[in-house]
Amino acid sequence: MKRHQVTIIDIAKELNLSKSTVSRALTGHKSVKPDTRQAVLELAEKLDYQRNMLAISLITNKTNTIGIIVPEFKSSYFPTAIIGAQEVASKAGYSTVICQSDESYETEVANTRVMLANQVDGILVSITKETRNYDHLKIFQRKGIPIVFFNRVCDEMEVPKVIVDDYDGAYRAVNYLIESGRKRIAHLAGPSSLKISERRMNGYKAALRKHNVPLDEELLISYDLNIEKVKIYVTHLLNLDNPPDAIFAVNDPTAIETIQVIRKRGLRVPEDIAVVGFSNDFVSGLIDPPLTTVSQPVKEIGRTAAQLLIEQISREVADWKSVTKILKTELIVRKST
Amino acid sequence: MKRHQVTIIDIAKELNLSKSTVSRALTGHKSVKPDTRQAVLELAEKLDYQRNMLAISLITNKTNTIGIIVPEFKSSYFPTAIIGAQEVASKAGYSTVICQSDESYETEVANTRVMLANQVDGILVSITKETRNYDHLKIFQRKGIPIVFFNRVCDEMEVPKVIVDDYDGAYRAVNYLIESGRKRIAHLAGPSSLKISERRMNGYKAALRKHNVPLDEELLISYDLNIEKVKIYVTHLLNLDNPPDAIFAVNDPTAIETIQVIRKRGLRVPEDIAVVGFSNDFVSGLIDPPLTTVSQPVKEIGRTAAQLLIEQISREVADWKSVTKILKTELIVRKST
DNA sequence: TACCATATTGGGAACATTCCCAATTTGCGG
DNA sequence: CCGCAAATTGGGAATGTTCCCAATATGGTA
Repeated sequence: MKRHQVTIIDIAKELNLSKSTVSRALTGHKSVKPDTRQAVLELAEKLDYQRNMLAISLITNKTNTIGIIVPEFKSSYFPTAIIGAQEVASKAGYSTVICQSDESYETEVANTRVMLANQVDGILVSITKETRNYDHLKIFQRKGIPIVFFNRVCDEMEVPKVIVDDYDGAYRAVNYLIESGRKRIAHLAGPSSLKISERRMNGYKAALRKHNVPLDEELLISYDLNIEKVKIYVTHLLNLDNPPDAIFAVNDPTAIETIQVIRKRGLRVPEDIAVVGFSNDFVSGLIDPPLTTVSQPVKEIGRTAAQLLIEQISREVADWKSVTKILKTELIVRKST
Repeated sequence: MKRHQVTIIDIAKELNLSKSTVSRALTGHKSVKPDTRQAVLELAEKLDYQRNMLAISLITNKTNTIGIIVPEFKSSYFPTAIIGAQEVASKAGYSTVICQSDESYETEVANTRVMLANQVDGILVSITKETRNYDHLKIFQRKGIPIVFFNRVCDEMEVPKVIVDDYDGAYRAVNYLIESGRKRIAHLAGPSSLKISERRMNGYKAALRKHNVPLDEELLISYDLNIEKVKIYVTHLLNLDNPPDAIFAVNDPTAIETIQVIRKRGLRVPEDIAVVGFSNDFVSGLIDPPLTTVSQPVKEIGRTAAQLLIEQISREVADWKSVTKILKTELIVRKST
C-alpha cells in the first residue's frame, strides 16, 4: 500500500516557489511576503499537508517525544501517574511513548531498545521488581539522554528521582495501629530488591521501636508482589500460635486481597484483625470495609517527574542534577481499622 | 546539550569500510563476508550503536508505530484495553503512541495531528462523548492510514470496528431485574451522541417490551457521563411520586456512584433499590455491595482491535474491509440485586 | 534614471539510513 | 598464470525537512 505523502515540494511546485520559501512560510518565518505566506498556508490546508516530524527530528536531533516505562497497568497507580506526566508533557509540546514491562526484566530491556531506536528526548522509568542490573538504563546516561525515575527508583544512578515519603507514611500507619490498641502487628512487605519496600519496612520497624514493641520476625514477611501468593502468607500468619491482630500491607492490592483471605477464614475486619494498605488506590474507599491506607499524590508524582525530565531535556549542558523529590503522604483512616 | 550519535558511518570509518557494507552487516544481509560482519557487529555492540529509526522510517515510509487515542484513563476500561492492544502490537513489532483526549473534542483533534506528524502506520480510536464531526479522522482514510474503532465507534466511517453486544447485555440485565420481581426499572443512560448508549438503551427497552412493561419516560434519563451529575439524577428519581425499585446504569462508575447516592439517602441496596452496571470494572466485585453488572472481555477487545489494525496495515492494497467484530458479554449477578 | 539598502526568494548541504548498480576482489578451472 | 564467475564492497541517489548563504527583486532617494 504505497501512498504519496503531500510534501513541502508538492506545495512549492504548485505555487512555483522553492521549498525553502514554503518551509519558511509554514514555520512562520518573518521574511516571507504576506501574499506568499497566505497562498502557501491555504494550499497546505487544502491538501491536508502535515509536516513530517521524522525528517525534522532527523535534522534537529530532537523528537519532542518522551518515553515512559512502567512495570504494570493493573492497579490504578501507574495509569494515574501517567495521566499526570502526560498532562505536563503535552503542555510542553511533548508526546509520549508508553511501554509496560509487565514486571519482566527482559521486557524492560527490550523497552529501552525501543526508546533508543525511536530517539526519545528523555525517559521516565519505574523499574520492575526483577531489575538488578542497570546497564540498559545507564546507556541513556552515556548517550546524554535524560532519565528520571519515579516510585521504583534505582539507587545506583545519579539522576533525578521522585518518590513519596514511604518511611514516614509507613511509620504513621503503624503508629496509628499501635495507638489504637493493636498489640501484634504483622507486615506483609514487598520484595527486598525494591527500595520502596525497604523504606516502608523501616517505617514499620521505627514505629514499633518508638512504642517499645519488640520486632517479631515471625510477623515480618517479604513477598514478590505476586498477588496470588497473598493467600499463602496471610493464612500462615493466621495459623501462628500467637496470630497478629493487625496487618500492614505494602500496598493496597495486597491489603485488599488480605481482607478477602481473612474473611474467607470467617474472621472479621477490623474486629478480629485490622488491615492497613498503602497508596489509596481508587478502589480502596469503595470496598467493604473501606480500607485505611496511606494516600500518596499519584498524579502529582507523574507531574513532578515529567517536569524534572523536561527541565533536564531543555538544559543546555549535561549537569546531571541528581535531586530526589520526596512528596508527602497522608494517613486516611477508614473502617478497616 | 548536543550529543553525537554513533552512526553507521562512524563504524565504517573505524573499520575502513563503506557505510553500505556496514548497513548490510547490521541488517543481516547475506552478501557480507563473515569476518566483516563479525567485526561490524562487535564494534557496534562496543559503541552502543542503535539504529536510528527516524532515518529508516523516512526512507521506508513506515514507522512500525501505531497510535491509540482513548477518551479517558479514569476507569480501568481503557488501560485494560490498551494492555491487550499493546500485547498484540508489540508481538508484531509495533510500538504504541498513546494519547488521551480527556473527553474533549479539541484535544482529540490535536491528538490526531500528533499521530499524523509522527507518521504512525495506523490508529486505534475510541472517540470522546463530544465528537460529532469526524473530519479529523477521515483524513486518515484519505491518506491511506488504517483506522480501527473500538468501544466508542463512528458509524459514519466504513472501517473495522470492535464492540461488544451492548444491546444483548443490556437486555439480559434488565430481563434479569424483571424476572427477579422488580417492577419499576429506571435507566440512567449515556449521552445520545454515543452509539453505545443507544444500543444499551435499546436493549433496556426491548426487555421491558418482552415483559409487557410499558416504557415510562420518567424513568429514562440520558446524561453526559460527568460523574458528578449522577447525584442530581438519582436524587430526582428517588423523589418521584412513584420511585423506581431498580436502576440500570450505563456503566459501572455510574452504578457505583448511584449506590453511594442511594445510601446517603438512607435507602438500602438491594433491598429498597437494585442497581446494575455495565462493564465489570476491576472494582465492581470489591465494593459494598458487590455490583451486579454485565462483563465484557475488555482485554480481548484491545487485542482484537490491534489485530484488525495490523491486518489492515500489512494489506497491500487499500480494500477497506469494514468488518464489525461484536464480542460477547456476560451477566455477572452479585449482591446489588 | 541609476544606485543602494532592504525585502524576498532560491540553491544547496546536512541529517542517518537503505538500496540499486557498478566496481573490485577472490577463487578456481583450464 | 590467465580468465571468468561469484563473492564482496563502494558510490550515490533518495527520503522530507531546515538553515545558511547567495541571488534576485523591490522601493526610495539622489
